[in-house]
Amino acid sequence: MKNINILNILKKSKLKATSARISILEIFTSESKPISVEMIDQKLKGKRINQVTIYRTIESLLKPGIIGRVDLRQGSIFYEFIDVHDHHHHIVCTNCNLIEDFESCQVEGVIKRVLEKSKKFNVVNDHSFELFGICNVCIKK
Amino acid sequence: MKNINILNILKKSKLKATSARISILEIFTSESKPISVEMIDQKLKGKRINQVTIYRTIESLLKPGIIGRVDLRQGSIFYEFIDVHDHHHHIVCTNCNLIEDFESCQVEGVIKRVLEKSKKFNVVNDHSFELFGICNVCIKK
DNA sequence: ATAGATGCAAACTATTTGCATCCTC
DNA sequence: GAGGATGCAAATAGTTTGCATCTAT
Repeated sequence: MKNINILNILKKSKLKATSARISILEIFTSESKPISVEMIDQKLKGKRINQVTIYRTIESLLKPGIIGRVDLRQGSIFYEFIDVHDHHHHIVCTNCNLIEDFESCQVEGVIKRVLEKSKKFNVVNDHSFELFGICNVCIKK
Repeated sequence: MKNINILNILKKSKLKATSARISILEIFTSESKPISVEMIDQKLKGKRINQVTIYRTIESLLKPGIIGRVDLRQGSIFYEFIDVHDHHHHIVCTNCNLIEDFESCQVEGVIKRVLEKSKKFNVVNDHSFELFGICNVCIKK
């Protein structure tokens, strides 16, 4: 079931359904949080997939927008499967790295208004929007 | 004039007014765009300030919120002097790296609403919000 | 058959750390 | 004088590239 989806996704973007790519995309679709290259590497343990392949696969999935890039300010960059029906952003605890999602439909409105005012831009393809704070557990300490 | 300001800023945050720190903070206050370590290094040419010092100075300025961190998805991280009276974000051309500022007072409202809904967070100290698109010059090509 | 995908090794870039010395406060 | 700040060298982390080989279409 999930497998069929994955093959369709790759087909739509004209990406070859190689076993490495399928494995990596499976990880993305089964994961509900943003993940890093290192985390993917660990989840692939036993599948002998080179780290370079992970980087290249991520690039191939980023280009058609199958996954998106997230900067959570944690050293390495994170990536996340993009579900059109679940557009969200993240709030991150800068102490323990807890991540919580939040929805924000307002962003679309902001982008529209920014483009109306801007003299240099008429096209926006992507955006970052993350909040950084202290979670309720850490704040007690 | 500008120098007096800088010394005050450092004093308020209890940072020693060393010549390296003054030089670097001068660059930040005279710069209107986010800059990277490499760019600071170039602007310091002739002053024999070690790159490690730049990293450590940035950290010391980040902590009290004198400068802020910006991820423009350009390899290295950018930093920017924080002017309380000019809160803004950036729209970046993913083709030529042109940066334009935009104001967005709405962000405060979004944060407030997110915190009201969140069960895990009550405190937000910082946020990222950048737009990525294609500028009007690049789009014609 | 062929263009794209992968593995391996190596290069590169960004950033951090340890330690001795120096300089503000 | 004391503790923070700096320089230098070296280590570490993250990511990219070249090239030969492999594989999905």
